[in-house]
Amino acid sequence: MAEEKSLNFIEEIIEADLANGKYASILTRFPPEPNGYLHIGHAKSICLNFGLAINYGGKTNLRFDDTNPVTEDTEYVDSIKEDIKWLGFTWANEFYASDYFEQLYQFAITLIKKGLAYVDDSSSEQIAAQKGTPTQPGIENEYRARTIEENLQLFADMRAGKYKDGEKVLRAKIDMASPNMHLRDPLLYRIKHAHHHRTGDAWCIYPMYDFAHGQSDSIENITHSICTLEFIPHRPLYDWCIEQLGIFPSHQYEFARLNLTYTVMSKRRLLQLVNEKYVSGWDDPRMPTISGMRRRGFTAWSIREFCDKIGVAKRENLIDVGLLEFCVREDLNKTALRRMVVLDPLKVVITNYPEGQTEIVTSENNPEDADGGTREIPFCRELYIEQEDFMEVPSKKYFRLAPGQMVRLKSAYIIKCESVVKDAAGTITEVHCVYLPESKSGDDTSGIHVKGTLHWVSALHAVHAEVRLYDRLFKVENLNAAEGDFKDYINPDSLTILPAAYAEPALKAAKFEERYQFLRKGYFAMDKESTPEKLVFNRTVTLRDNWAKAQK
RNA sequence: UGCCCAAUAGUAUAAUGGUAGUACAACAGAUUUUGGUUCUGUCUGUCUAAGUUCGAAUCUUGGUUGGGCAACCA
Repeated sequence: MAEEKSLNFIEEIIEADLANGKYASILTRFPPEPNGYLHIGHAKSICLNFGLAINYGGKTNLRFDDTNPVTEDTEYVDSIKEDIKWLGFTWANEFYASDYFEQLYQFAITLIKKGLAYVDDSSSEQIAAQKGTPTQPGIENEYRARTIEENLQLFADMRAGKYKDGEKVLRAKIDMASPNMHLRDPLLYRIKHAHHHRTGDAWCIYPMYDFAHGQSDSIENITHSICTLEFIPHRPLYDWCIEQLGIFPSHQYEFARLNLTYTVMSKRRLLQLVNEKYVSGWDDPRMPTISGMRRRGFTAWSIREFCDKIGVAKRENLIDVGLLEFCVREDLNKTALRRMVVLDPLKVVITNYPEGQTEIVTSENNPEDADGGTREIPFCRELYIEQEDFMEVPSKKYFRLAPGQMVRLKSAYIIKCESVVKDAAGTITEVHCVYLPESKSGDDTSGIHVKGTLHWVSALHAVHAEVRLYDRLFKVENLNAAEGDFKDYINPDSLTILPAAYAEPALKAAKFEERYQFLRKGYFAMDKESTPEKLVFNRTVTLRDNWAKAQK
């Protein structure tokens, strides 16, 4: 069977480069700035960069773009490395732009000597004003005419710490009238008397992104430098620096960043959610961060699969979060252990079952996995079922429990509702049923077929657990198109804590790395706050629910 | 009143001058001791106008629409 290979535009470029001998092998890089945690948008870039290298027999470097000491921190370095590893990727080298500071400084001197860079004493306001606007050309100032010798001396003095922050900058001398704003004498170096997370106080001048990124790519011999669309206008500058410096010609290619419905994807906004306590931290299970999703119970496979399914192109996109949910369900359906947990309990008394008697029923760990084995579940006279699985006055097509109606208790017996018990307020407190002894699972001679099967937990043996349910963090699909402050759209019901759900005893042995399907309620993972005394589970995602959908 | 990028179904993404396909979503049905899973089927699309061509989603030009470009951020 001939395989259909359809390539994205970057794969096409790489195949062409490899086919015509431009490169013998490829080298990509993932270049995060260590000033925040990685999110699902970064996962797209990670899967792309590492995936390309894997598919075409190349390598990928991890390079921290740490050129702005005031916002960067080793806490972020550590989390980024952990997230990439967890996603399942291995970098060839761990590099830092700060490793290249001396080299970059020499590159700057090269430009000065070629008359292509100058020290400017203007303030940031003056520089901005002199830049003009997209529709009006900028103007050249007096510092632009400085001699090479003077620039060399001034730049050395900048490095030596003779000036205060903002007093001077080094700029490229390109074209103040360029229709591309980035070519209007862009800043190369600025003075920052700040402590750097790796170089400490060795430097008081730091290169700007445009004078660090492309050169770092070149130093590492990166063949394909892949970034997002907003860097398209930087490409002429990227190429200009490499050409003027005469160094290895890395090439930049741009793809459209990921946008997801009902969430935000900028580090600035995510940081705000953390700092202003809208969420409990970067790894809050509602966050679209890798660490948040991991805590929520997402699997690395599901994230990789998602990134594969969304594709890579140059058009702005807004991906339905439903696709992410599909991917995680697809994985968890095959791997999650089935367990029964009643989230919103209603007591059921089996009036014809002997008091004090307990029997053990067995149930498969995973019907999708023939080798998954079984577990034992205690059954007795008093049980809990979900409130929503009983209706005193059933609606049409409701085939759960109702007076006179029969249902199967999963892996146990068929029961029939005989009566209800109510308190003074008229609220149902107990449902009384009879069971059919000949209907036991695996040994059913009753000949009765019921449409509904319910999950249940023995009241005598139930284990208490806290269950945390999550909904989307925002109420609107497209936060980028929403007017005003994005925080106005936060969903107040994004977290529901059920402090006292009833779980079957097997869950006492729950493990962090295992995933569970609480029958009919969704997929769950144990939270990091869980203890043997107090189990805590996060709902990763609900099951598909055609019944609930039909009710709307 | 500049420059750059993009436009295929509800959402994404293929088709690289020759049958518009796939996934998710939606809808209908079958199976089911999870209203889950699985299976089957259905619906919906080339922004627009002109041109090139035997033939255009694809090439050209104009238009329209969306996005980006001025931080001592990356």
